[in-house]
Amino acid sequence: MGRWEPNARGRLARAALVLSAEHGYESTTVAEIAAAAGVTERTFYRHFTDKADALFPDHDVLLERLADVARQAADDGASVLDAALAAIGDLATMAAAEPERAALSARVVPTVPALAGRELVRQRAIADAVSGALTERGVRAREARLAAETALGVWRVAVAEWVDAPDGRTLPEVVAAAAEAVRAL
Amino acid sequence: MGRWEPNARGRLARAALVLSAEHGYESTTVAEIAAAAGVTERTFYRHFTDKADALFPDHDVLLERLADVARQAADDGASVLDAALAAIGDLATMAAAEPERAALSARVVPTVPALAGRELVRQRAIADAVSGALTERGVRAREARLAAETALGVWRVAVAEWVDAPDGRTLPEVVAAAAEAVRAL
DNA sequence: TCGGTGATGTCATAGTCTGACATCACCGAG
DNA sequence: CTCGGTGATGTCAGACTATGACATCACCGA
Repeated sequence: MGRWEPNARGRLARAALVLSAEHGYESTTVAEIAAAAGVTERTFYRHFTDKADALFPDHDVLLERLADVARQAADDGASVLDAALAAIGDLATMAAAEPERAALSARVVPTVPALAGRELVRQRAIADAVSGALTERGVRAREARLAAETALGVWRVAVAEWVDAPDGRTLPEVVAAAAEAVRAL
Repeated sequence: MGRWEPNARGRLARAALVLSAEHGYESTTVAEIAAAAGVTERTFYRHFTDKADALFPDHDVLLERLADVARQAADDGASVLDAALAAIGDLATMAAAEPERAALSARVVPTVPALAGRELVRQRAIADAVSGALTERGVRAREARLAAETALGVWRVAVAEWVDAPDGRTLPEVVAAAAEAVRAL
């Protein structure tokens, strides 16, 4: 056992989300989050660039992973659109691994302008990562961007459906259905 | 002549943009902006909700105006897409009325994540306002949203072209050309 | 055994944003 | 003409965010 409890970062991210869902993002202070995680405020800022960052953890790792999935799909002979959709499917899989987190996040983020803005920036980063990966595999830039944008549209639609009508379907299922609908266009 | 110089709000917005373009958004303080405008820091916060707000002034007025344009175009018998494009054309016209501001803004905003996020939120608000206006005129929700999104896509493409290649064309001209290209699809 | 390393704590401080209260030119009622 | 209301601003205090500088100390390899 180390000098401190391990995984301070994970505890901080979780505390940030739980407290934000409970009392609202803006009225929970970084000091409270840090205290809930058993560390100092200063330590919070060693793990996250700012308060909002704690609600969007592992940004860079995520982008690299999605790019990998898109590249792999492209190598496996998937169409451009299907490769982009594969990346979004993987995004759904990751979200499904922490359904509670996904649900809380989907409920908290849209209600706070600062977080909504950050989510949109995140989505653009995902679009850039996926379209960049496809471009590496020889897809023309315009086509790659369109595929990425379309896949992201699928993501937005699916998430909206998933939170509005919790009919028991998992997020990956909803995403798959939405992806099927797009392919049918 | 009043007790204070008139139009403090305008002076603040201008100072915020000029100083941000000069020294960077994050390194210009609200105190500096207020001083440049000849008022107190507290007064700044009476005119704008936060620092970023000063770079996106008159948000609500803008939304109402764009909705009006879309409604008017719809009443004049324009197609759904053309009505949405009319609103975006009006947006370009307003930007062209202050070309210096538009150019500075286009240069500063994308480089600061917080501002980029806010710009994306603003664009979504515009999309909602325009599609809402069209819905009021009997357009089906899905069609209205698609038209608004398409028009906003035209805006993004046109702005990108305009800043990248300052070939002398005005923003409304570039927007008109992009709109024409979309209609041709 | 010992020095380096890495994660954390402590302290200080600039900057953001808000609430509460004070000021005072202007303006309309009488 | 005077007076009280109004609205925009100033002043002050304080909570909160974020960052730099330095201290601490368990762990780990030489």
